[in-house]
Amino acid sequence: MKIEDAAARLEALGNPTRLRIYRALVRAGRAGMPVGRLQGKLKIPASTLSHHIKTLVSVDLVTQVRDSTTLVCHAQYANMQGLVDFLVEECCADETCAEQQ
Amino acid sequence: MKIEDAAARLEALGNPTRLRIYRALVRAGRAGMPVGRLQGKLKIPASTLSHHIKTLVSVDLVTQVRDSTTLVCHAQYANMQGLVDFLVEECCADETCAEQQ
DNA sequence: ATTATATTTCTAGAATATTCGAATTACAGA
DNA sequence: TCTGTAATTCGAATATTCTAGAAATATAAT
Repeated sequence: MKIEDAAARLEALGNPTRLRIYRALVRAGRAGMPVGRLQGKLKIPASTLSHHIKTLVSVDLVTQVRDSTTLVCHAQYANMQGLVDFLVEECCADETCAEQQ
Repeated sequence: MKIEDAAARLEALGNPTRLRIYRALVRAGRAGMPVGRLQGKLKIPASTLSHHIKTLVSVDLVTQVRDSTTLVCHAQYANMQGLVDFLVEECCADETCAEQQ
């Protein structure tokens, strides 16, 4: 992963509301969660929520699939895993990494 | 870790320049790296660099120790580890986590 | 066609972030 | 104490983000 892409994903997650959205979607599992249910859960205006979801979608951390009138959001686990891998490998949390590089 | 703290750290890392700064400090290892050497490496004005370092310090991802006239910056591995742990546990990258919660 | 529900896009104000030159502070050596 | 090096803080311009109401779009049921 390029450092700019990692930064973009970190920035997307670096907002308390968006981090809550993402966490809720992870907890929703494979089934995902409709925008409307996210709104009920997080108690934020629809337009604000839509704006934040768009940010998460733009960095591929979330995808949306329409089911008639509702849009179901899904966490993109693989891309989150890629981000975590980047942090561990490039900015690694383990103190010993300095010697490895 | 509280979700707000995690978001604050993610936000701090969610800027390409700051992510580069943090990565350089990780690679510098236990010895850390003076602000001046970071400036030479990243080629950004001193005031801009200082501003970004301050942001990283404010969320405890970096600490600074003065060595006479130079300020040596150190990556705070443990806190990065805490952030990664949060992502894995709360927003976990593993698809199977949904069933666990 | 009309109505209802779900969600997005438009719009705009307020708040915050980014950038960097200039001035300032911190420290040590002569 | 004067000088030089290191780094921060100040100040101000520019850009971006956040928020949310209002209007618009999408879909399906009647």
